[in-house]
Amino acid sequence: MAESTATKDRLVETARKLFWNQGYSATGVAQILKEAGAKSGSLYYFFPTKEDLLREVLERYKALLMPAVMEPVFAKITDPIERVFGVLDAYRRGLLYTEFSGGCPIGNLALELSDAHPEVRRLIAENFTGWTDQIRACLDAAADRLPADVDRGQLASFVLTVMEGAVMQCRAYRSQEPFDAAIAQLRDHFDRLMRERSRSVVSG
Amino acid sequence: MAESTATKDRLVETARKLFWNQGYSATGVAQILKEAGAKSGSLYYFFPTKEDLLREVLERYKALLMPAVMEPVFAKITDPIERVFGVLDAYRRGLLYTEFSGGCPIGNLALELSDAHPEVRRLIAENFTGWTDQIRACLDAAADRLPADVDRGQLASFVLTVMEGAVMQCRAYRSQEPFDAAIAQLRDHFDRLMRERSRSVVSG
DNA sequence: GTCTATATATTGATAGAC
DNA sequence: GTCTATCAATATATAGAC
Repeated sequence: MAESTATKDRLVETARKLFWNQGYSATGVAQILKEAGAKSGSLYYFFPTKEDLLREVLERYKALLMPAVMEPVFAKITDPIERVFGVLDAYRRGLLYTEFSGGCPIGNLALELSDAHPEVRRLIAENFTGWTDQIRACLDAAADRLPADVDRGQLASFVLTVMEGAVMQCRAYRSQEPFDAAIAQLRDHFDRLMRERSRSVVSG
Repeated sequence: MAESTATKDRLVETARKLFWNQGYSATGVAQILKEAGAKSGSLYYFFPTKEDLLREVLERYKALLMPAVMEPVFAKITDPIERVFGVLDAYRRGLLYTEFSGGCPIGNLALELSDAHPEVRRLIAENFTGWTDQIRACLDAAADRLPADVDRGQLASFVLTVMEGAVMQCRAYRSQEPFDAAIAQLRDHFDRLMRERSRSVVSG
């Protein structure tokens, strides 16, 4: 029973990495089994189909959001606006560390699979929502520095949009320049939003 | 000879649509042949491998950029800034028309294949560059309405970043809301840039 | 729960007639 | 250039012993 959980975990973790690096369709069950050091009997004991394994991987990503993505940044940065840019910088460093093969695993799967399987699409959307909820919370914590009429939910969605689009271009160009360009523009946008706020406080 | 060109074109066009809807790995050669009404002997007469066919598809996208993407927008809109948002709106309408399965075919392939094949990656990057070059030209044409110190190449890259990231979220949520949110924020950013310029002209 | 062995379908690609 | 027939490899998945 203890060993079986270890095997299941190893299968999910191996599949997670391979789906990330190669995509879902391009990753064969045989490769997952080989790299996880397991046999097909074990995999199909836990997961009736390859797609069930994918769903478990997407559940794992939901569980990893706070401990692996947000909390390491939040532990080092307290200012809520800087937390947003700290999260973005973590993705930037991930790109550099993986020589532009990394990026965002959810984004990859979103474009590959959003049409195919409804349940999978729902889990991808839930991963996005978990991410933007955290960004949204940062923006709410900095509400007094932003114009009162800013739609913070919309702005949080925009932050994810910018991150995903920037990662995509960096992978195509194998360069961090598109990311740096995107962050520079997003930072400029935030600066202008916060400048307006400080003006309206003075004049109001 | 005339017929052979027709067959080749049909194969490329069929592959283009299938790669767009299903991805490269998920599309089998057999399906391409069936929907193009051709046999494997024809396909492998023109293309030694499936990847050669993909490269031809990416060349076709480069050829389609002006007639299929830019010119229809430019024909209706003359203001350079509005041309930028007109191009973005065309993608938005494409998403709605395809019920969120459409989006940007290059973006899909970028995340699926940028790591795998160097030649393919280069062609994807060239497609991105062709797109941003057109946006860049619009921004240059409106240079007198933007702050003098704005990096217009960086801003053009940012426009693509926003488009691609927005399309991705729309497909995951099957909703146009993330796109509308992104455009609202980008429009706000442009408005603030242009407002700064008009202030500096008055004060300078 | 994990193993071996295997089923069945499909993959990308080839050979050779026409 | 296009056809038919087919290859070898790989795909996901299953059966049944242990």
